[in-house]
Amino acid sequence: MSDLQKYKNKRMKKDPDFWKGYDERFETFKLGVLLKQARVEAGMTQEQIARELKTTKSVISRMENHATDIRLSTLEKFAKAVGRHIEVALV
Amino acid sequence: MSDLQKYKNKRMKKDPDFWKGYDERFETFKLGVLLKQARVEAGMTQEQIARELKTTKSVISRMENHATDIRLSTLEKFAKAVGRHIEVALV
DNA sequence: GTGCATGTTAGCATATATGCGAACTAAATA
DNA sequence: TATTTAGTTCGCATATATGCTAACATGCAC
Repeated sequence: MSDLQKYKNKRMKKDPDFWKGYDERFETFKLGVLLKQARVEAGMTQEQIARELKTTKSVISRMENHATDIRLSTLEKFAKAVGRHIEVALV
Repeated sequence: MSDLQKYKNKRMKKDPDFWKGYDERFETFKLGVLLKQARVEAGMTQEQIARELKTTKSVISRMENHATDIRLSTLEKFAKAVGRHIEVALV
């Protein structure tokens, strides 16, 4: 089962109405899942990431869960913290 | 000569000190050039893009030139206006 | 049971992208 | 010359991401 599927199952359980507007919000949540996945693969906690970004763990949690939008600079900082970098393409 | 090189030459002429902090800002300017390139390739003016994004041409100009940062949602809207979509990857 | 680590969420403050109008270049055109 | 079109730049207003603290949840160890 994919990480995204796992996330959906968990979220569905906690908040059954959550996926009503699924399609519109899919992309942003997909990004949050991507971030979490990258962090876990790097073997880091939210607090460790937060330290790198000079912020707090609550901010990281929000990025991975609630965030509806995000700046490129923030994304890039996060990527650096997990030892990666972002690539943006207009396809 | 690449579009980025053309941009550098033009900018250098107008504002010789501009490239002092080149390295730090390179990525953002590269994005601006990318946006302009996508727009021109779509055969659209800044004003046409602006109409699609429900904003004004000055905003588009700033995105292509001055913008130091940008939101993913804004980037996505721009991409849609030129008939494309964005792809973000953590590499 | 009691801590301890990790993660989530809410409320509010702050920083900054975005929205907008107006004045300005520069080039093309008649 | 004057006009038009595309683009730039400037303040300033507004919207929203981000920063931060505190409280709560959860699992895991002891």
